[in-house]
Amino acid sequence: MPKDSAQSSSLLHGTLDALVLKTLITGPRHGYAIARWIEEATDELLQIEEGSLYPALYRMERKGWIAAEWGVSELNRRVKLYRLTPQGRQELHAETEQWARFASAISKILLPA
Amino acid sequence: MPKDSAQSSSLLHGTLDALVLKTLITGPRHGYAIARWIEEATDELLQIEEGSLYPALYRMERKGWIAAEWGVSELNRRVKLYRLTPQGRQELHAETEQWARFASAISKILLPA
DNA sequence: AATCAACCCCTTGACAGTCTAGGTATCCTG
DNA sequence: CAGGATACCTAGACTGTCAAGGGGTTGATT
Repeated sequence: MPKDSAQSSSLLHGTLDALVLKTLITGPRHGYAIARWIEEATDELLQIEEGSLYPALYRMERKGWIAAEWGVSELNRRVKLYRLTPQGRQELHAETEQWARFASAISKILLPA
Repeated sequence: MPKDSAQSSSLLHGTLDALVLKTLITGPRHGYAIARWIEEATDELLQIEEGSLYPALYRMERKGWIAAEWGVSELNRRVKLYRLTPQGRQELHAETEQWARFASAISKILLPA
């Protein structure tokens, strides 16, 4: 018996990259903190699974959107800090625009005034 | 040289089911017409690939959300007409609510006021 | 008569992104 | 010392989308 009272499964739908990039715009953060921040900012509506997050970070690093370096957290733990690159900033801008257009189109159909 | 001035690739993000269900709420329609309608309703922003549509229709038929029967189009062609089942209506309602919450959450992060 | 565009259905194979479910290790608190 | 939170990572499965093909019909143009 599944214990998920929520409707489960894939609530990200390809928006994770944009969310992460946006999270980094205020300054470098490490993976775990990025996940916690997004969850908190959406009142726990979005769950960031680590199995989605870390591959996404690696992906974006390879694409040059973010850059990583090892550092230390406020809690004195060894952490991998990610920061936005200029390309990442540009990508964020592009994906944000795309999201706006996409969400508007879907909403126009699904949620008629 | 690619002729796509658009940014291509996967603009559906798992919303196709809901879009199709919504399209059927005004009455039965056949696959081709469903695709054309969605594209037109979004000013061609969303492209419904047939390789996405027909598997989706089959998927939803198996789940009991829609039911199909052969008929004839206005242009006198043999068409497979899909209609919404009660479960489909229920599913549409659920997915619409989910979309509203999801879109709101993403937008809150990506498009701050 | 041949051709072409639009109409209409379908399948295969590849791919990308997410999830589940594990693993490792450190630090702090009870 | 046990347990929970912090922090990173990976393998495998799954799902939805796409590209790229296939088929056939109808109506208009050449």
